[in-house]
Amino acid sequence: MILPPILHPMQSQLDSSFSALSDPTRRAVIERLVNGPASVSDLASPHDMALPTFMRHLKVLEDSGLVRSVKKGRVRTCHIEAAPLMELQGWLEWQRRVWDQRLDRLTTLAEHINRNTS
Amino acid sequence: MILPPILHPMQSQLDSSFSALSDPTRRAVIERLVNGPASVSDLASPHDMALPTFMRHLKVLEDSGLVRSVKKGRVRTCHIEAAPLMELQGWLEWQRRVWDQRLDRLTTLAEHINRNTS
DNA sequence: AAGATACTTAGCTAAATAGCTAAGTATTGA
DNA sequence: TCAATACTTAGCTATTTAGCTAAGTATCTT
Repeated sequence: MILPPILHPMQSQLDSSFSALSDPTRRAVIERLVNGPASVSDLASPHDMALPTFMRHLKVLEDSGLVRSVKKGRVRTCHIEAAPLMELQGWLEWQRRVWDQRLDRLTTLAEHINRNTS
Repeated sequence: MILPPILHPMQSQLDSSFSALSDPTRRAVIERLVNGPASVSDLASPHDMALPTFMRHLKVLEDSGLVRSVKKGRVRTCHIEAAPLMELQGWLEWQRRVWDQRLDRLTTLAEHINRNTS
């Protein structure tokens, strides 16, 4: 039997991770940060929107735990936090496993029927 | 070099898939459906909300392409569509790869420095 | 010391989302 | 045929979200 990964306690962690990644601007930030840390201005520059608007996206990412940041002087440097991304992968992997297991059962069932009718 | 999976054309597919899964009710529906098809009432019964409210969640899942359904008589039967889930897995896997690759580079760099300073 | 840089805060608007109730339609079972 | 079942539609409300501008604070740089 396949059990869920960790999961039940921190339900809301998945909520906010999925939610944070549902926006293309925020996914672009993640895609950038997997290559290494970057400042707010660096992250913002490719995006055609007012800075406060962009900062809001960044805040969503930080609130979700996907991104952390430290401020030194006047520059805030952001980096990725791997754990929440791995939790997402875990959930999806769990679904795929259950799904695959079911397909296996169906295949086995079909073979049984084939044997008993042909 | 690691390239993104398909991606650029169907950006909005990722948007709506992530968005659909950001709600615990909707994730519970997916968790149920990986075990096999189910009717609307079956899916709704564990959830303490008005039926129209639940149907709305189901519509979000269908609009995102994660779930499909067919109506026969008065019963609508829902089932999972694997492709969008795999696209999500693909995106996450891509990020993980780039991230891992970067860690490798950092490790290699650290070894170089070690060799040249000790 | 003054100006430029890099955020940060405050506050507004429009649109989307999640929830509800009430009432309607189409099938099925008695 | 009539009642129950299984959705379905319509319409309302409250909250959240994404976007903006304007103005503020804290650090550099010269």
